Amino acid sequence: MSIVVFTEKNKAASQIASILSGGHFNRASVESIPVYDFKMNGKEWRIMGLAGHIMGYDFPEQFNNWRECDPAVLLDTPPVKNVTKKPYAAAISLLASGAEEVVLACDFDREGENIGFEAKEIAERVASLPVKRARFSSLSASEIKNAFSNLVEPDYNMAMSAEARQILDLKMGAAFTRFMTLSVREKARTKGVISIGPCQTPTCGFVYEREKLIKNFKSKDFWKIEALLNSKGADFTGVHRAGNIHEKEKANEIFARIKDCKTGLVDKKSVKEARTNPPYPLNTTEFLKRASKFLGVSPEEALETAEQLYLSGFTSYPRTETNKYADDFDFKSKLVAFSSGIYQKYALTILSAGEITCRNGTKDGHDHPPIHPIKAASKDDIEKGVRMPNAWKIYDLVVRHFLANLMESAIFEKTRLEILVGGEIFDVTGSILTNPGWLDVYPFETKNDKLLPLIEEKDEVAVKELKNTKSETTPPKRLTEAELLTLMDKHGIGTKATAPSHIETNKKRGYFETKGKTIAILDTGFTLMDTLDATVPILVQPEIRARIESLIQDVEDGKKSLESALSEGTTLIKQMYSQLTSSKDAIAARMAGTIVDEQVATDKKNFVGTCPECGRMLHMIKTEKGRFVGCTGYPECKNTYPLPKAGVLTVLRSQQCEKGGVAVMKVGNKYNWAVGIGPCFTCDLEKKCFPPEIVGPCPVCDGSMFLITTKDSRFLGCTNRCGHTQSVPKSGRLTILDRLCEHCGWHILRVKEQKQDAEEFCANRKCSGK
DNA sequence: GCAAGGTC
Repeated sequence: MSIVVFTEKNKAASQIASILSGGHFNRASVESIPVYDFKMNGKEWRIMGLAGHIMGYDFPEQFNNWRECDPAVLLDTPPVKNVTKKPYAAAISLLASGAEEVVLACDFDREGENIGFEAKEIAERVASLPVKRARFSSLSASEIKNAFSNLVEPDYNMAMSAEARQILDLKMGAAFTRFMTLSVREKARTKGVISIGPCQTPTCGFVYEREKLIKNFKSKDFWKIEALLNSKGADFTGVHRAGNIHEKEKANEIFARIKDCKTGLVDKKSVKEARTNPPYPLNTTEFLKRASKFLGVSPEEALETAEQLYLSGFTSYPRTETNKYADDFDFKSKLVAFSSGIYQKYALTILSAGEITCRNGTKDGHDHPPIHPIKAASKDDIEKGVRMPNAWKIYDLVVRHFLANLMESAIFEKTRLEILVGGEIFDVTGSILTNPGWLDVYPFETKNDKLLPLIEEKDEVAVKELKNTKSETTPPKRLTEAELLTLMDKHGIGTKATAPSHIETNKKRGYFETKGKTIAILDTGFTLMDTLDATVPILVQPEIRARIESLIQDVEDGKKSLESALSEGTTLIKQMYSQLTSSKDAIAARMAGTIVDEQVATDKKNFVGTCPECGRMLHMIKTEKGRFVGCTGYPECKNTYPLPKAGVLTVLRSQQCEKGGVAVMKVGNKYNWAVGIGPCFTCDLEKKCFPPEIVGPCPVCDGSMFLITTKDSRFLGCTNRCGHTQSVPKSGRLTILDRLCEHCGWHILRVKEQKQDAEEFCANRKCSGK
């Protein structure tokens, strides 16, 4: 008879076997699953790793046909639990039948307790035997030994709280998803699924809320008074103390008082030292945010890459909440490993400083240490070991973060000047990085110097120019994936390991997409959120997760039984469900309009926009007589719009017509056409919608030079049509950069010829810098 | 075919 131990995963099983046996154990195989055997205190021990959950809930067979089952019925149907990983169940039965005792040694959290109970349930089917629990927060030798010499009772409440989560999530997800999918299919031909869930929906909700802010944003004018100052031959800029001034009269009044001033007086000067501390050690959430922000790698891909790096032994386990190192963490041997190769400089800096100090965070999930490198590797090693496109970049981030955490703070010297110009205060700031510290190893966060000439109080400075410039407030920016992860983390949506998958689900469903690092909501997602927001608002908000969380917390705390939590949760879901279904027709019609009809989807080029009459898709129709825009809902919807007779038509999907045209198209290379309105050149808003791409001031008149592209040529012309032109390179892809030439102030051009490196130069052929 | 949570 033996003592049988189940852990959450194989890695933990082998680790624990090694610790308890002092390294003297045998690796056996039961149903082709690794089992670690050894003897301790005269007893046989057998340790096996599970693979996370090995059981899962589903509805009974007869409820699985969507068409034949009213989704509402699911709310009153208890799901059943089945084994999803048969070999593990078989191995558990075999081990249990020869056991005198079972010890559950899964991770010390809700899901871990639940996974342990899955093994317990299977074991108890074949044998009646005592089941104990080993609780440990890390796989360190002392904790493991301590846990196994102080076994406790399994925590039934904790396991049942995870049970409640599983059942409520499934009921809600299945009922809502089926309802929405089936309702929409009555109105639009689609095989796609419109899914709703307690994590994915509020995740999309964050993106939707931001989109609304952007859509409803009304820009306001403001004025800013700036002074171009000069001292000892160096220019610098001061900003009037009033900052952004929202009343035009006030700005004009101030400006009138000072506009002829030629000198200013340094009234106050202060120099302060500012420190920027190194980042905390990496936990999963922080890692995913940084991979997205610094490397542009999606959370999903970053987690998968980190998993591969971990399995190949380059970095530590990537799923952890902890951002502090244990007291006995061995920094030294790792630093020694990095003291040759490309990180040498930094490793030696840390080692030579004497005592190694890390800057610890405050989160401790009692699970795994922060993500850190396990061994030093070259780019070549990584690329050979892990065949994923961003493996090296991710490894490099982990190493640099690890080193940065152990380095000194960065120190800046910040100078503030108050300069009086005509009695008005102008603020000037400058900063110099005096000691880069950790920033040296961390190129992802660049902090540029802002240099000032050496000036003292009571010095006089020259005023070269005073400007009173009008600007507009800009709408909020789209969320980045990093910001979305922050919001999810803050509101408890998903866990460290599942957050990327909820983002991925939303992308897969066509609710939003990523454009570079930012997230843009798509029609289907926006309409779904808008509909839910109007019918079941709680669903779009993080509150839905919080409600379920509080129910299951009560189960864990023993304040509620599993049964009463399930019944309360089901009541909540039923309320939401009836709110949703009460306006079924309206919802389905709105949603159907956003579904790209499969016929249209195969012919994406012809898809124009949404029909304002019925909400379905508009598409281009070509007949022998000509071409026009029609509705895919024809003959039910007879809405049409004319199109110009000649020219290649391209839908400008990024452009919106300010006057309510359904879409904007480019006609050949000639002009733009707003569908439902007509050619854009007849519209007084043309310049606003298609502002010329200005590269600099016209050297002849007071106009501006802008890029003119025709069918067979391109050149710079003047917005005043004064006749002045300049040439630009005729071939290659041309981009006007935001950066300005330091000699003449025109924009820099980038030209990229095929198979050649891009070249950058000043747009001004007559620039003094050449 | 539906959710979210483990891990491979």
